[in-house]
Amino acid sequence: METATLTEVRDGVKCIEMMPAAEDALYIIAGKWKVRILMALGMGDKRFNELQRALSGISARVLSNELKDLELNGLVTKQTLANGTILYVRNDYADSLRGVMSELAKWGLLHKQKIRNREI
Amino acid sequence: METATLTEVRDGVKCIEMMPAAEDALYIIAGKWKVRILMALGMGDKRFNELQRALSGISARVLSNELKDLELNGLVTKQTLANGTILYVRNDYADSLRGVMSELAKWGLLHKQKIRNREI
DNA sequence: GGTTTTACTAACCCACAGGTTAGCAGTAAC
DNA sequence: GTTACTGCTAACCTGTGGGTTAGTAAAACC
Repeated sequence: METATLTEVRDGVKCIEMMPAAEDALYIIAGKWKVRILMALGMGDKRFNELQRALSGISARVLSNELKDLELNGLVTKQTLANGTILYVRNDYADSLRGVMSELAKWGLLHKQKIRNREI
Repeated sequence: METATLTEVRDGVKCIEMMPAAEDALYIIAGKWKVRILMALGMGDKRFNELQRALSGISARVLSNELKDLELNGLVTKQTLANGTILYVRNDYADSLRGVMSELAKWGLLHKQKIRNREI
């Protein structure tokens, strides 16, 4: 795959190609819980109720829905162990989001600092 | 500012610090139009109606709201020229989102390819 | 002087993300 | 045998992101 360089981001042609791709990516990880779930699972595979406790505030219904979405998009794998225990596992594909997450986090920190310094 | 390295993303401690930051960032650029507007402005400063035509499908009301959000968050600057023309300008701070946009676009392309290849 | 364009705002509507509460079949603990 | 936990789903509610239509004051065009 071709990778876009930073300078190309302001370049018109590349820009037009990138727009829908960036939107697609956003569409998949946007929402109140997606990132939190991936991050929680990044710290170890978890059972449904473990996950619910880790993400204080999420309801069973919503967690169930979000997990289904993430599974559909291939970011989370549902494993049923021999003893019947169900595990939600953050898989390799979710790891491919590292770059995105790291950039988001970096920018988020920058932004918070800007606000703290009353630059906005 | 400290920058998080990729390997740190799966590391528990860093992970916890990064979670809210990534969410903050997402919160600001999520939504149907934010990215499109920034990209459109990235290709040159624009007047209100120019922008509306460039983003086919957006209503005046929504565009007005989105621009206010972006202005509030410091990503877009509203300039009134001497002759009264109003220009919306993508500023330096919006450029600091380059890394995020580029990673999003890269991952979006990867994801589309995965779907095209029926890997999901 | 009439029409068109600019830069919006007001009033209203609706789908849906997300929340609340309740319940339920299966398993484990005591 | 009953209590508690697991892994959900059903029914229902609400807020809001976003859409539609209409209108308006001011400037620009013809």
